[in-house]
Amino acid sequence: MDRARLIFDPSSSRCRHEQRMLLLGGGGGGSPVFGGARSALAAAEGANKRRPFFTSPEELLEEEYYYDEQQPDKKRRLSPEQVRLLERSFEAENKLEPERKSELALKLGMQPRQVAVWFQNRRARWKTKQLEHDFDSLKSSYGSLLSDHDSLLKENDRLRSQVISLTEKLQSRTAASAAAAGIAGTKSDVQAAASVADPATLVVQTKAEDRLSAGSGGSAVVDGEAANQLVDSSEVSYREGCHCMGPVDGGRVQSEEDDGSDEGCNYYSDGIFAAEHHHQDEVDAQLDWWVWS
DNA sequence: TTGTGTTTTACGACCTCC
DNA sequence: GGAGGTCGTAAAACACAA
Repeated sequence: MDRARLIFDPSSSRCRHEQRMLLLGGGGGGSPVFGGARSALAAAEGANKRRPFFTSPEELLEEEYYYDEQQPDKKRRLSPEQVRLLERSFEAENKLEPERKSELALKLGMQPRQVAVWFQNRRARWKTKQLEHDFDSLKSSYGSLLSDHDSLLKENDRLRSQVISLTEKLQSRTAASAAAAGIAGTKSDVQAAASVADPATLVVQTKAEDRLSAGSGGSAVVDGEAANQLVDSSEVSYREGCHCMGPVDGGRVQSEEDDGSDEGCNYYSDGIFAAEHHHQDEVDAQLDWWVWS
């Protein structure tokens, strides 16, 4: 809304248009035209209506001289050559220092004000284009993120079902070894075999063995209580290792903050899977040793 | 030719910086 | 406070389909 124009809005639309040409210096939008309409209406409207923008008499004279050379009553576009030069200048620097403005105006036969306005409008157009471009690139990166997310979900499902099948395998081997121990084994054999039921325990035991074989700190003999503590604390760390992991429930790992949605980290973390893969062979070897030795 | 949508030129109001 | 910026807008110029 052009507020200033409302102030001077006359009764008829024609008068409004012509008065606008008079007040703002041209045929529509204050374009650089000072022509017949101006002089004719200046007499009709009186001298009390002054152009608000150009105040100095020198400027007015200069402008009138310039505009006398233009067609009087039309808002005219810049010539292709003018636009070309302006574009080139804009590419070099999209802000306009006063020196450059005067220089360009002189070179192009335009008013400095016109050059400034052209740059303002050009910046606005550039900004609009930039916004469109940014929107497009954000949209495409959102698309690729979405497909990444989908493939990660699929991979997650695959790994989860792998965990479930391995757990089942482990449990069946445990049952077999328990049965064998009930017939010929000792109580400690049964306990050892039973402890295999929990994969976390296996991981911990593997770690304990690593420590023992490496001789890194502690006694070479681990008594029962110490072993239990090791198992307990390690189980805690196993389950809390991933900050977003909760207790295992039927293959699904539930976070304390799990709201049932797929948002956030509700599944095994990469770290857990990495640890499991790392120890998988050792676990299998131990399993074989406990069950079949 | 005419109606309609888009682009270009220009402005006033307001904001920020020096 | 002035200069120069952005923002929102008007209106002419232009493009194009019906």
